[in-house]
Amino acid sequence: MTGPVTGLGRNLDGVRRGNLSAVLGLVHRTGAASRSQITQLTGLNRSTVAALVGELVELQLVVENSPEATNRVGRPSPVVTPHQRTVAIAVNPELDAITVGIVGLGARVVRRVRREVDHPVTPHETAALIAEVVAELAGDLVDRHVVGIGLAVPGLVRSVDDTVRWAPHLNWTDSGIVPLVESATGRAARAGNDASLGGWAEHLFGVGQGIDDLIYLNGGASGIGGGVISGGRALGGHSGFAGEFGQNRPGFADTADRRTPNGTLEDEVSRARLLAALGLSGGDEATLEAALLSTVSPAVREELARQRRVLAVALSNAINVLNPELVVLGGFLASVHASDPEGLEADVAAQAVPAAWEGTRICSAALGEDRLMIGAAELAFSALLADPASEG
Amino acid sequence: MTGPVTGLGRNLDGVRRGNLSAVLGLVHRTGAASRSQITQLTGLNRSTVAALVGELVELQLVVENSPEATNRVGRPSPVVTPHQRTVAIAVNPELDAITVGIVGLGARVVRRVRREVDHPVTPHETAALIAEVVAELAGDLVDRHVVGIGLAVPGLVRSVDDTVRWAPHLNWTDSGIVPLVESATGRAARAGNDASLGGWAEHLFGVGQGIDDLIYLNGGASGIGGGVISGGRALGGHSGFAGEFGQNRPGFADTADRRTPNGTLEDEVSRARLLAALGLSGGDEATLEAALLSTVSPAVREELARQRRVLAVALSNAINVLNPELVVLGGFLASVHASDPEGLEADVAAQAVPAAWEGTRICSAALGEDRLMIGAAELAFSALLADPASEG
DNA sequence: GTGATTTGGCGTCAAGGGCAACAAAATCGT
DNA sequence: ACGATTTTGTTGCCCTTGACGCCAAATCAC
Repeated sequence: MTGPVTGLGRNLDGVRRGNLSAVLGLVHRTGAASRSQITQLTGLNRSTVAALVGELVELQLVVENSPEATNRVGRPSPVVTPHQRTVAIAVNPELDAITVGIVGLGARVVRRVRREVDHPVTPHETAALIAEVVAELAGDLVDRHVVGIGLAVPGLVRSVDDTVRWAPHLNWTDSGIVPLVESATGRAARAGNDASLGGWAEHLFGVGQGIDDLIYLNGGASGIGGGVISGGRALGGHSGFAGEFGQNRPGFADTADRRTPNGTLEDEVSRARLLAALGLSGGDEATLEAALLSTVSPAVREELARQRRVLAVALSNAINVLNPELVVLGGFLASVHASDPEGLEADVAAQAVPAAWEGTRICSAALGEDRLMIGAAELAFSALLADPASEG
Repeated sequence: MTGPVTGLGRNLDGVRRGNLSAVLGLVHRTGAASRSQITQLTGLNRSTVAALVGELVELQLVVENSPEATNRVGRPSPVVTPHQRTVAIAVNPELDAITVGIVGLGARVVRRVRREVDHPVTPHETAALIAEVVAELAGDLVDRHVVGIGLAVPGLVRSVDDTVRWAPHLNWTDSGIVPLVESATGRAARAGNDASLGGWAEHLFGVGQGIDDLIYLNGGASGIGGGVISGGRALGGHSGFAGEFGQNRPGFADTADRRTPNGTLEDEVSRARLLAALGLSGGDEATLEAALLSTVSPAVREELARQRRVLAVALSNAINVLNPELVVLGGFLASVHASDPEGLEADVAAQAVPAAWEGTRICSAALGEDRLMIGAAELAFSALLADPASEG
């Protein structure tokens, strides 16, 4: 029935697939869209949109509701919203805990469960733990259609087969976590890099909505990860390892800012150095940010300023090469930014190609704790969004 | 007749357009392809391919020839080649000369004329000069269909309207060169960044053939430019300014390698520094490379090695972020590479993320002097390749 | 020369989006 | 309150286009 997706040629099945995908994607991304809006945004005929929405309704992927009063002339257009029945299971394995969530179409996070672990978990243990938590969440899954499991892994994930090439934080190497999770849970799974998925989530539902060229840098406990969106597409590179900004070696405008002989960005700009300056040993992101923004200690302020200066070089380099419209900073990098936004922008402006910097903004991430859940769920939804008719 | 190209939706016209584009693009990129090859590569039905090729023949964009003996069983499949009638005019304005060429579909460079100039030319002078040279080439254009003019400009070109935002080498700022050339020649024109177009040319017809993720760095007299191909698409960024690797500030594995306080890559790695080490004042690329590879001077060898070490950091940074399959080096950077390929690779291997570097190769560019002609022509061809039926 | 294999040509089919006419549902004007 | 206007859903028909099946053509192996 359906032709091969591969190949340069397009066939009529592909048109139908693409249009179903466009409509479902629109409803998914916007959360709700009227049929007339869909008609305008897709450029398709009213009758075509009616048929497409009808098919999506039959597939139980969307619902049509009568619209609220809009105070505009003309027949009101029914509002199309994602069907609450379709959900994905999102997983984020970290060093100290595994977070599992249930996320519906439209990026609605239904549940989020954080399961602490007291020792570094192996892929096998992780898969078992995921299966355990998913079993506990069974109550939330009745009468729901689970499209699959998406894993946001803090490490390099090979794009061809979703194997984890290297996750230093978890101490995984060449791990086929996906089949482990699939056999432990009996559900289809996908895996991706956490920062790349976070960037994708910010692009679709966060500060990057509608922005097709952005870079996302996340400062976590283990280092700095990132993702690039270019032309509305996630930039994966040949193997899917793109976005490793933290491993870059930036220049130093002032060599006195250097703390390591030939260190990487994440050696120089790190949460650990900020905590050390503060005299703290840990704490979550919110308390770190509060401590940083309220401190009066000159040493802390200077460390913040130093990290800001080093970050500015790295961002300038990235802006020169990628010419993004937006730079999104998450984690402790958002705190570094918030401590002196104008200072960071001035440093970047001084070092980036002026024309490239002109159109660029820097801002902090928006989605907070849901970011990785949404990004991981997006991975699980991707096949459905690309071909809504293929599965029920 | 044709629906709007904009919008997420696909219609039947779009299928036809896309298929014509796929077939013409295939013939263009490969230079010649049999109907059966086209059938295989596009995944379309034989009858569909026959209709598409027939339409392209009617449009005088391709020709069908009886195939040479293939020594294989079965009815021979006619070979489809680009029609020699369709050409583009390629232009590369530089500081010391303007090069104008005639390039046919399939990247066949028919003519190339270099017109020296004795003073920096303004956009107006450039347009007049182009018109003059094009008029001289009229003999080569009889019975030919010229799709338009493509300019490869050494500077930042805004993608929305092809204006030259900044071309320091030519001393142009915010120049609307395209309308000037159009009114001077009476032909449609497009403009793009020279290095990005060079990278695109290497991707389509050079060492990057079939490789969908590559970065291209070109070392010229005026500095280092570059282009990124990601997922088979040219990475332009928000405004089209992406690829300015030369303006980056890389780290230094050995701070003794640093020659400037807070210099950019092209301050540290430059043709001028190589010429100075050689005691030369100028010369073309071939003589420079010959001199560099045959030198016995320790000072020159050390300068080469220093530039190689600095370049390695910049390449490592780029590989970490973009995870390319191939790094293509052109101009004097090809010489820096050729002077010690293993040394460069070893330095990159030591500093890039190992997993990302594993799948990456470094090589020198292949197309030589035709590169910018082909890249600029590609710009002129792009509308035709995207929608072959739109124009005759 | 005959059979096998590959591929082009042609007629037919079916799927799907465009289109136009009509109907329905809201607002606006009097 | 009632009609005019505007916007949009609904319905039936049309047309384009790629797929499919059958046959013919061209080459190779024996």
